Amino acid sequence: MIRNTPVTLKFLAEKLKMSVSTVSKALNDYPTINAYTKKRVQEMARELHFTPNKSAINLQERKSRIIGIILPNLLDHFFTRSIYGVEQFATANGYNVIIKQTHDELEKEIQAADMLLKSRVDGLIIAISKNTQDFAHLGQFENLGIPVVYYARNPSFNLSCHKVLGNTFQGCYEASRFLIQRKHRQIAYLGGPKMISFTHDRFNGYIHALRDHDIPFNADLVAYTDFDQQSTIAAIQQLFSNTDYLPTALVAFKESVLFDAIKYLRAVNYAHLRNMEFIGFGNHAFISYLDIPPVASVEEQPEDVGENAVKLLLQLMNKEIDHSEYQKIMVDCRLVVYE
Amino acid sequence: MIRNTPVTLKFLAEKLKMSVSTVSKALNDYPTINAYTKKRVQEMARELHFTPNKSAINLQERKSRIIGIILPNLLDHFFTRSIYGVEQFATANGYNVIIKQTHDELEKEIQAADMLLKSRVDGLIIAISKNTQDFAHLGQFENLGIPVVYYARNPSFNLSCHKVLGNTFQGCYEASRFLIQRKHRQIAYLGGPKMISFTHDRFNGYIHALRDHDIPFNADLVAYTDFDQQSTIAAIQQLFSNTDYLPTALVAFKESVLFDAIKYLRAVNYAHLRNMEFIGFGNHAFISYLDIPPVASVEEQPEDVGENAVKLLLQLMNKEIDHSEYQKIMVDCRLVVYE
DNA sequence: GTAATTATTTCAAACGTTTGAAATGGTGAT
DNA sequence: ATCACCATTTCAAACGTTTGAAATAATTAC
Repeated sequence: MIRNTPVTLKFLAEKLKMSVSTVSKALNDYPTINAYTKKRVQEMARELHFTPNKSAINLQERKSRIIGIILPNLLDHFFTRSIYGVEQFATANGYNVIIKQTHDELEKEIQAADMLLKSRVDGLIIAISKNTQDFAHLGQFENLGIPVVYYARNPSFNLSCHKVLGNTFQGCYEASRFLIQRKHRQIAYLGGPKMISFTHDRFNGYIHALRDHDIPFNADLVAYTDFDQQSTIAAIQQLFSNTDYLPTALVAFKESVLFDAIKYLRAVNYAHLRNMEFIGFGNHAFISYLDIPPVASVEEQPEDVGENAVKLLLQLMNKEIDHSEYQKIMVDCRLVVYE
Repeated sequence: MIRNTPVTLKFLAEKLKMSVSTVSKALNDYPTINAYTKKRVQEMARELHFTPNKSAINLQERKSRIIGIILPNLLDHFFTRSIYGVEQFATANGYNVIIKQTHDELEKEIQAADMLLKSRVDGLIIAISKNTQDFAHLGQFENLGIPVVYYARNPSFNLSCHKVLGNTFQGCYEASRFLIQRKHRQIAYLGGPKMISFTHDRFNGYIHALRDHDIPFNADLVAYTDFDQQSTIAAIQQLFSNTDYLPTALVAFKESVLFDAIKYLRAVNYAHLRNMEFIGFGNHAFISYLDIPPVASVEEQPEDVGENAVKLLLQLMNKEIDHSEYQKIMVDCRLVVYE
């Protein structure tokens, strides 16, 4: 049976023979409403399955109770896991989340931003796409007083903004130190695209770990990939080109890259591969299925990153933090050692 | 600069010295509005970055333009990919999507359903959690005339409902036939939990393929796992217990299960493993990194499943299909052969 | 030049809620 | 009996749209 008349405050008011405002106030537990009245109203509301109309409330309160989140894609484990934290924390605070994927295309990012703006989200969390240099489409939000939190990816140049990022320097430092403590002296660093700021942060973590343990830096042990298989192979070839100074260990920017590296080495130099040790970023669930697994992984705790982004956003939305006091939150990584 | 007075129809109307309704109708391209007036209004709207207030429209239209989707989790590749289809198609039709995860807990499913009901979603897409037997929390939607589409997971008993499912019978038939055509005669079937209807559908696909190719069925070649590593190992041990009738090929319910199987066999019987051929469901990106990869995979086309679910939901919402004409849409699988 | 017709604009109510101000009813003090 | 003072309830406007009906302006017909 489909009910034809929706259960609204008005409907309840008629049933109870009182005014709409009394019903509203009773349900919102106003102190001026008589206790007995409240009880009657609340019982009737429960009985008739009254559900307040969000659109009406939102209109009245000039809010949408929706948080928008824009990210490159949902196939990448980091983002998927971060969504979990976002979802969880937002839900706990009465907010819904609308997710938009950009596939790292600026065009789609702009489109997504426009759509979320139209949806009048109360706040925006965004992991910018690889080639976002211009921030006009995000400036619109600020103009309307809608707070924006940048997360996961650091806007390249020094944009004044609120950020929640993984402490990728610390993560890479720990990974490198771990390999050093396992007596490696030729540790290679396989970085990501140079445009991404994390590439440099991680490189710095690597460098600092070497320096703190008096290991000379060797530029031959550093190479960069653009994530795709081809450029990863090229980088690995480069790292292994100096045969009398072969790396015995490798820190990779990302596990997907590390997997490609292992795959390539398995094919061309299995013997050496067996004696190497690897660490990547991601703590991917499938690591345990590799025949030659990494010794450890930098767990980036994406759920925490997501949760912190929402937490900050809520504070901004509730004006607990002033809009102009730009926040930068770093979520530490955790080194996970296998076996 | 933060604008204090929001740009509303009223604001535009005052600027243009005309009534609110003229502005509204001009923007909505009513035929009764003068062409020149329309132009003036539209220009002004663009200039002032007018964005219609969704809450107001939704209130007026008694709609939310939100589709809710409830699913077990976002870590499973199938669901993540299906979301992509959902997102895409919903966005293209002007709908936003709110995602809720249940982690296969009925409790959380109920909670999610309640929250979406409160959000007044216009429709619901759900992949029920493993142990959902009671559908009262979903019945609420039907009572309010909000269409529900069940997807990805088939409600166990014969609930009258709209469904969009992968054609898992066909997928498993093709996988089995493929192995048969590669001259295998001892093909094992590793099924999922018996509670899941797909387990039986896939089994039937397997059986039919055997039958159609005159291969005798051997019950020793069938085992079931509960997805966790332990029970997968137990199942594999069972399949390999009859040493004079060892399987030469294996069809696994799911690639995550297949990976566990390969891992175990790599440890205990590497020699035999090398000569075996495997197929699982999922076409997981990680497959190419395995030292002993499956020969093929059943690609379930999750994006299509998601898209079809939204498509059906939209038809129900627009009353293009009567609510009581229960639809069952099967999305065919595609066998992906590697190398 | 007036009436009839058509084109265009405006009015006003509605969607379902919130909330400060005003109204009502009752109690106790004088 | 009158007044002041609470406690409680109701009024009425507002949030920003949409839309059928009514009003007005412009055009055509005669």
